[in-house]
Amino acid sequence: MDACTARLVDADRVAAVRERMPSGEDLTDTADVFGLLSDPNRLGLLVALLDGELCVCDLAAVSGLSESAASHALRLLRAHRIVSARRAGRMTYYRLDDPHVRMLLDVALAHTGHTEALHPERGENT
Amino acid sequence: MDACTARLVDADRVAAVRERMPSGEDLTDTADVFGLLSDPNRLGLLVALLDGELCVCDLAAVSGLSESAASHALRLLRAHRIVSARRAGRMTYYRLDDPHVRMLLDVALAHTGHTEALHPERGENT
DNA sequence: TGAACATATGAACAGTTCCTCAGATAAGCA
DNA sequence: TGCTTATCTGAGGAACTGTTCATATGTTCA
Repeated sequence: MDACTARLVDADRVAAVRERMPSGEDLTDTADVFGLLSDPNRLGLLVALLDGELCVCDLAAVSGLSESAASHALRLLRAHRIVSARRAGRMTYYRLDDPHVRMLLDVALAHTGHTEALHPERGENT
Repeated sequence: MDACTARLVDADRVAAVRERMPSGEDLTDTADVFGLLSDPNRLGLLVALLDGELCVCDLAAVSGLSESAASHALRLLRAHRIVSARRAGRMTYYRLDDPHVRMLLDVALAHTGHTEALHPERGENT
């Protein structure tokens, strides 16, 4: 674990970078948010919600998930306050409720199609 | 799997959302990128690289990882063209080499400290 | 009230992730 | 050449993830 602790090459840069690094907690929080966006199904649900609220049933249909899977995913997103739920009769309408995540989605989606460089293992897409 | 396939509530909205949804492949690619940012250690490495290149040894020191763990993480990031490596003697200098990811990091980090709402399970941070 | 419906939940299992450990490679130097 | 250093790599295992299946909750309507 400490094989390198004392073996700094550019000690000044290391110190400077250490200064400006977010706390471990901030890093964990941020990684956590990215983690919630890192599942294609969950991501699909969120993208579907960019326009406005939808019920579980329609969300499942749009994203190709089973209703159970959609419900589980939405539960997780709701636990992290990324979506919020509104009950209307026997249905529950979910909505994207986090401007921060919306911004990340916007940035990410603005670049779909330009991402080929990131995925050299594929290339069939002229 | 098809319990809801025919049970659409707002068929028009569903059709509209389906239209504007990215392809499954684009969703997978985007989720993949988020996935690479979803590990606190990997995220720390990338944040450390925002300033410029660093060798494995210094990266390990800054992020608190073993050199082996850092190398594994960097290998993964390099395989996805998020970082690139430059060999100088026996050292390897890594640099953040993906403007798209840099942008995501900027957006995400700009909001650290405002993310409390996302993580209601913690609250010690006045 | 009871049947049908929309959603939520828990358990369990398969697949994945990320670490450590041990050893391999490769470069610099006496 | 052989020793040291910096990084890489593969194997193995513990922990986590996301799905499905079965069932529970709660709402509407006859």
